[in-house]
Amino acid sequence: MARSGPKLTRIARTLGVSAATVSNALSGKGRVSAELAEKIRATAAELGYVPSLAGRALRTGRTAAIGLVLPDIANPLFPQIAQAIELAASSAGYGVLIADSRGDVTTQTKAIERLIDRDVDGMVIVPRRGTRITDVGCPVAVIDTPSTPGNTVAADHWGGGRQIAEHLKALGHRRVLVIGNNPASNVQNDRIGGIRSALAEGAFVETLWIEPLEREQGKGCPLGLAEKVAEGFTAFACVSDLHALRALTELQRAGINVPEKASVTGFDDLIWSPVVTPALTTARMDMTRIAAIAVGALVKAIGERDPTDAAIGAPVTADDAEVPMQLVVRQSSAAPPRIQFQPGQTTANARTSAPEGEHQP
Amino acid sequence: MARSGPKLTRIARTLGVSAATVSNALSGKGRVSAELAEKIRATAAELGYVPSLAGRALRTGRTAAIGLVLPDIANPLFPQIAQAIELAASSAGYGVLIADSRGDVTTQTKAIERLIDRDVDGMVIVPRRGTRITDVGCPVAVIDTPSTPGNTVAADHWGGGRQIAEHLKALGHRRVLVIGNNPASNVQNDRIGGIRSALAEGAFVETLWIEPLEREQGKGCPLGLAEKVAEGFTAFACVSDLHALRALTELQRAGINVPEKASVTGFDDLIWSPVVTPALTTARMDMTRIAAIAVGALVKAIGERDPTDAAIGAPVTADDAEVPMQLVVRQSSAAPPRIQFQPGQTTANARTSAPEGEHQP
DNA sequence: CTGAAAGCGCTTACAG
DNA sequence: CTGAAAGCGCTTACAG
Repeated sequence: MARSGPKLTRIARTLGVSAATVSNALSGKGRVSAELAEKIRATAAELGYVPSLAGRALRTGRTAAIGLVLPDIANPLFPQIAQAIELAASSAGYGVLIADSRGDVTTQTKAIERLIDRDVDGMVIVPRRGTRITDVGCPVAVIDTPSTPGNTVAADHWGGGRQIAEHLKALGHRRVLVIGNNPASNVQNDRIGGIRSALAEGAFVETLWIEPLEREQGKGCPLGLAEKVAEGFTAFACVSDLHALRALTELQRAGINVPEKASVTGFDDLIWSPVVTPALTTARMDMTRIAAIAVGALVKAIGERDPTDAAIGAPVTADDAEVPMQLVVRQSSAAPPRIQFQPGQTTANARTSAPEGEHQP
Repeated sequence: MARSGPKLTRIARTLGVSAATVSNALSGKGRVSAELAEKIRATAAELGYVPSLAGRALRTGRTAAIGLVLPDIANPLFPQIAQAIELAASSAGYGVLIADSRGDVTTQTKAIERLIDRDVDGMVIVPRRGTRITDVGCPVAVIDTPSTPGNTVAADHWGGGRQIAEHLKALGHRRVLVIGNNPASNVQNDRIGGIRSALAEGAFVETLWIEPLEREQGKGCPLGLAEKVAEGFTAFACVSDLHALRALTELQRAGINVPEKASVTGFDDLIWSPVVTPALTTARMDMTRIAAIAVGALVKAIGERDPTDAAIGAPVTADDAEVPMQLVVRQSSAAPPRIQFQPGQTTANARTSAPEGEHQP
C-alpha cells in the first residue's frame, strides 16, 4: 500500500488478542465484549489504524468504490454533479471513480467496462440523449428524469418547467420561445413539457431546437432571436443556462435589452448565472439531495447483494424519486414591454391581454 | 469482486500449467517460453480474463488508482482537467478517484487523506491560491504554473498572457484593464505578468481585482466597466473566460458594444466561449498534453518507488514542464474606436497614437 | 466471548 | 523454462 500505517495484526499484537477479535470489534458486529471492543477501538484510533481496502476487498468482494458515469464530462453540469456525488459517496465510505466517454456511445461502453474491470461496487449513471441503461453487471443508480423508465432519482424537471412558465406568465408574457438543443433528451423534454403545460391556456409557445440548426449551419450560428422579438416573442425560456447565456448575449448584441425588451430564463443555475449582467433567472436542481438519494439507494443495493452473484437486473429504486426544483428569480426576467400590444387593446393589465394570432400549437 | 470473470487459476487449470507461469506470461516478464506465453495470452483473451486489482494490490502494494485533487470541483475548468486526466490515466491503466474540498483548506486536507487511506498510488494536484503542496506520502504531480516551485507541468500562462497582449497591441489598444479575482493565485499572476510585460512599452495597464471588490460590495457586484471605458480603456483582458463573460455582459448591458467600443479577452476557452455573442477571444491550455505529461511523470515515479517506503519528498518532475498556450481569436476583440483619441492627434495609425496621461505604473 | 484456521487472487523469490 | 510455496491484510465460518 502507498501509506504504511499499522495493520490489523499490529493492533492485535499490541493488545494481545487475535486478529479476528480486532476485526469483529472494529466492525461492530457485537461478538466482542463491550469493554474489549472499546479498548480495541481506542488502540486502533491511537495507532491511526486505517483498514487496507485491498485486503478487505479481496476477502469480501467489495472495493468500497463506485463509478460516476456521464456521457460527457465536458458538460457544464458536471462540476455540480461530481461534487454532490463525491460528498454523498465519501460520507458513506465510498470512493468515486470517474469515467469519461466524451459523448461517444462506444467509448461510453468502454468506460463502463473499465469501471467494471476495476470492480466498482456500483455506479451512478447520468444518461443523456435518452440513452437506455443496459444491465452493466453491478448495481446502478440512474439520474435522469422521473418519467424515465428505470430512473432512480431525479429533479422534477417538469415541475421546474412549470415554475419557469408560471413565473413568465405572471409577469405577463404571452408569446414564449422555448429553446432546447436536443429533442431526444428526456430532461429537456420534461422541462419543455412542463413549460408548455403551464402555458397551455392563453399563451403561444414555440420551440426552437438549436442542434438541428447547428447541424445545418454550423456550431455557434446565430439563433435569429432578433427576428423572433420582431415576431412578438417577449420571453425566451431556455432548457439550460448555457442556452440562456447564448440567447442573452445574442439579444444584447442586437440591441435588445434584457429584460426590458425580452426576458430570458435558463435552467441549472450554472456557475456564471449569478454574475452575468443581467443575472439569469433559472431553476436549480437540489443536487445534494439527489446525490444523497442516489448514493443511498445504491449503497443499500450493494449491501443487500451477494457479491458472488453477477446477475443484476434493473437500476436500483429509491423511495423518493422526485426532487423539486427551485426557481431562482434574477434580473433577466421582467414584465414584457407594453409596446408590443396591438393598438386598441388595453395595456392596463398585461396579464390578460395578448397579441393577435395567438393559438395553441 | 463485482464482476465474476475467470480468475488466473482458471486459466492455469485450463492449460494445465501453474498459476505462476500464467502470471509471468501475462505480465510479459519473459520467464516463459514464447510459445507457451502466446498460448496463455490467447486463452486469457478468449476467456475474457481481467486480473483482480484487489488480489494484485494486496500482493504488490499498488492499487492502479490515482487521485485527482482540485481545490474546488465547482471550478469551471474542472471538466476539461478531469477529462484530460481521465484519458491519460486510463490509457496508462490507472483509475481516477476524485476528491473535493469545496475550496476549503481543512476539507482539502481531509480529501487528500481519504485518498491516501484508499491507497492511491499517486495523485495529481491542481492547487489554487498559491497553496503549497506539503508532502502527502505518495508521489504527486502538481499542475500550477511553470514559475511555481515544485510544479510538475503547466501551461505557459505567462506566454499566454503575452499572446493576448500582443494581439491587443497589434489591434491598436493602448489602455488595457486587466481583470483578475485573486492576487494570491500563481496562475493569475503569471498571466497578468505576461500581459503587462508585453504591454510594457507604450501602453497603460491597470489591474482590477474582483475578489477584494466583492468582499466589500458583495458577490456579483457591478465592475464599473462603463466608467473605465469613459476613462479611456479600450480593452479588458480578463484572466478567465468567466470574468470575460462578466465583463462582456456588463458592457453590453451598458450599451457599450463589444468589440466596436471595447474589446474583451479571456483565458481557458471555457465551454460557453465560442457560443456567446460576440464569441470570446481567449487563450487555451493544451490540457490533453499537460495531463499526459503529468500522468506520465507520476506513473514513472510510481514505478520507481518502493511501495513499502512511505517517505516521499517533493512533487515529481517532468522533462517538459511548460506547455505553450494557444491564442484563439474570435469576435470579442477588434481595433479600438478612433473617437477616443484626443483632438489634434492623428488617428491615421491607431497603433502609434495613445491617449494622454499614459504612463507605466 | 474469544481464537485458530482458512482463503479471497494475485506475484515473487526460490528450487528444480 | 516451469512449478510449489509463501504471503500481502483482511473477514468469516467454525470450534472452543
